[in-house]
Amino acid sequence: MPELAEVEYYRRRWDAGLHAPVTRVLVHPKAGVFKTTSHAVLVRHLTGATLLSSEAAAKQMLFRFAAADHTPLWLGIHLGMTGELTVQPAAHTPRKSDHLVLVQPDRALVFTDPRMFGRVLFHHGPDAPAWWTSIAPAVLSPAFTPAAVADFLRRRARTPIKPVLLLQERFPGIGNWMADEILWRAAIHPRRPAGSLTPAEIKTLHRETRFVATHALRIIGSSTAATLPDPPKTWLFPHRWADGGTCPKTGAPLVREDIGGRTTCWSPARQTL
DNA sequence: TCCTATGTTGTATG
DNA sequence: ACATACAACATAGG
Repeated sequence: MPELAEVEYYRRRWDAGLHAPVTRVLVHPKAGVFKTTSHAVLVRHLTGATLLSSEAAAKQMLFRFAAADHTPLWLGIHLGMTGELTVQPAAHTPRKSDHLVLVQPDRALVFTDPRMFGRVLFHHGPDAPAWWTSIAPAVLSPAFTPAAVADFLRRRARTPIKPVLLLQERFPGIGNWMADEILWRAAIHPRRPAGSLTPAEIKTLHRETRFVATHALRIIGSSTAATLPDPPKTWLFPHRWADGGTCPKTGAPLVREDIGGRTTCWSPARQTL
């Protein structure tokens, strides 16, 4: 489920464990989410460590810990397609899809991911690891300019705009539903070759990317609700999944097709080739 | 049974 | 080297 705003929503759940020590670390015996991380190293370093702070960038999360000997520890989590962070009672027994459980005196911080497309990354030492520092500048940062978008689209000129919006090197945090939402608001057909967008359309695309990111973070990312909130009915989001959905701007039927390997939803009444 | 799923990466080809 | 397209990863739910 997780794109930019959902990642932020899940990150904040683990705020419950800030400033508390980790008394036990449970890792799934054959979890595929520890792709480049050794279970033993993770358990050895995190046991006895204290959670200091966390941040989200794009679709990644960083949890900073201090080891018992004060060594800075960096725990990275990517939720993949089906990952979630939850908070459970301290006595929590790991379920089938619970890959990492950080037990604290009053709770357990759990990373669960049935489909195992997620990732756990780990680093110890004073300097931030490359997997964190090399994330592209956020779409809400000053570095995300119309000119930067124009450059990027020029290099991907023959590719349909939809899959281009999913490329994390320029649109960090944008995923399938946000990409469709942006194109729908910008009134751009998802099959338009990236190189065919006019300067005015690129400006609009840039503006709507920021709009969707800003409001998704406000509605979803800032929420403390027990379940993930949905964007309002005035957005494409609530109408895009089921057959027979209609465009909230025009009332016309929506269309769904595979573009670049992902199901894409658009409103033919607003978005034409 | 078959199809779908809010993601990324490796590989083949141009 | 770069751009492009697509299979593969693994599982649950309709």
